[in-house]
Amino acid sequence: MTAYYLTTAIDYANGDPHLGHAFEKIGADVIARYHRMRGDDVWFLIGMDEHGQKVAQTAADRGLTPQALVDEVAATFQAMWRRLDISNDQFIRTTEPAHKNGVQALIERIFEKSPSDFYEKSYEGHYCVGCEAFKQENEVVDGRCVLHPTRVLEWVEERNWFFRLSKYADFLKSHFEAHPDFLQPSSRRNEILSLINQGLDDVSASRARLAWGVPFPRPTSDGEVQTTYVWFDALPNYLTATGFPNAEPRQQWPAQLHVIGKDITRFHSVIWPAMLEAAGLPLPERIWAHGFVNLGGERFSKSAGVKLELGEAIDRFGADSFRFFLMREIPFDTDGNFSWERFEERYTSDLANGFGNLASRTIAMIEKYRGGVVPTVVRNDAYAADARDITAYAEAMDGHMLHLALEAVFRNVDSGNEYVTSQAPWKLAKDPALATALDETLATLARKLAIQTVLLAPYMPRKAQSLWEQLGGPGIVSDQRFASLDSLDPSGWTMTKGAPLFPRDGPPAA
RNA sequence: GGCAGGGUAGCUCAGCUGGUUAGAGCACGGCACUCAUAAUGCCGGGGUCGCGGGUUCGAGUCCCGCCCCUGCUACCA
Repeated sequence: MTAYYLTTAIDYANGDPHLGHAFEKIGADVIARYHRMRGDDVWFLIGMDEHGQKVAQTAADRGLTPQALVDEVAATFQAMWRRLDISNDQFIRTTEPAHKNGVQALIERIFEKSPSDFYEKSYEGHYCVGCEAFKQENEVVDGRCVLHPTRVLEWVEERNWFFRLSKYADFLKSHFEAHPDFLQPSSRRNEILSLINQGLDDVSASRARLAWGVPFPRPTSDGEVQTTYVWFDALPNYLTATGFPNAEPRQQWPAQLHVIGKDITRFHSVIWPAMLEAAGLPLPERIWAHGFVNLGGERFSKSAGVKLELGEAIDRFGADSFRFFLMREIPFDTDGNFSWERFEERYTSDLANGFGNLASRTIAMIEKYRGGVVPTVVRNDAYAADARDITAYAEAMDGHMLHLALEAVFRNVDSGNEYVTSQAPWKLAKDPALATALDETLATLARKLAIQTVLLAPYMPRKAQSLWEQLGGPGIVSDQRFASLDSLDPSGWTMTKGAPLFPRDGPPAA
């Protein structure tokens, strides 16, 4: 079996899960389920980034220890992922001892393999006591922090460990050229490439003032033990999750895919690969930077007030429909918009009237005209069209264009509904001489429906399984393999019509 | 400011190296059908292709200028 290790960004434990988090996890989950149904040996990692100043501050504000706070937040996130049927195999938290050990081991390994890559350097700048952070020039007005104008900024000098990122510009450049798929979509790739071409500055690897984090394994020359700065703490989670530095990892590094948001592309495609190269470790095969979900036309942001109650959204149409809507409506390579109006349109046209109704009418006719048993027939012209849709789906999936894969499925659904009208099985049923034509029509429809159910399984695992049972398919739907989908033959299956999968008035409350 | 990508029907978008009446889905209107979740199918209305010049027999598609939007331009994550 081909190993397929994929990850999402780990979420910062300083707030509740929101639409943006959900979009990324759902997208990655679709990819994970797709690969399982390709027969790959999938390991799907998600998790939380639990260190940093903001976490410590929020905990202090609430009178909690940082650990108590992140325990609570992590539980909230995990409950949300269970609710959305995210099929992660592992949930890593950066406060886990194994992760902290792994971070220190990685840093030590860089000291060992690339001895000159870490060095001490003094950093000086405007330090805002209110923010507890250094401020950039553009955040300083009249010598004061724009967020805390009542306080005077201090000019502070701090001695930190630095990582020689500048050294890796040429390495990264040639890696990007040798691996065109390393970072996608290409718009992100071009941006990062131009950034690398401008030359890279070194980055700090430790902080003196940061208390909540992983101790940097080597003290500075004056004996101070500092705290590992964010990229050397958070990014290695993908590696430490495999058991690093232990010899028997649960899942083999490198990852085949990092799914991330476009805002953290630079960290993942520049700093992280440089760190790995410095440590003499292989790079991830691919990085996919998805876009953002806007809400009602407005910019959705973690900090701004524009948000959507995830729990309510899921209640309204159910987890599967919510997953479907996001994947159908919002392109996975760029930004998209979420609106309830659009959700209702999609639900009604695609799910209730399109797919749901095709399932309903197909099963009803097979029950009515053939006692529920799918007739056995020879392949006809419809199969070639189905094969084209299956191919388009796979190509879109392999390119992580999840919205295009759904487009292919719904082309097939539409072709099914057109086929029913053109064949008019209710007319064929009236004339016993046309029994063979009716058999062929019903079998063709049954097969289309079965294929669609399999194709939709990564997106709507529960609905797909539920329909698979109505179709009388063997085993569970996720046991089906895409490679053999074209030869799927539902002849002889016994179909049983159940309640509408996607009721037109929306699902019953709850 | 620099670099990159966009501005095409109410909405989301497709239109490859320039070529007959500019396309799709959804939404909207009419007709047909009845297996189905009053679902489906067919037909149709609807666009100064951001603005202004230019090249060409011919430009949404090329060139120049302008307007607007988005992303990147490195230490919150």
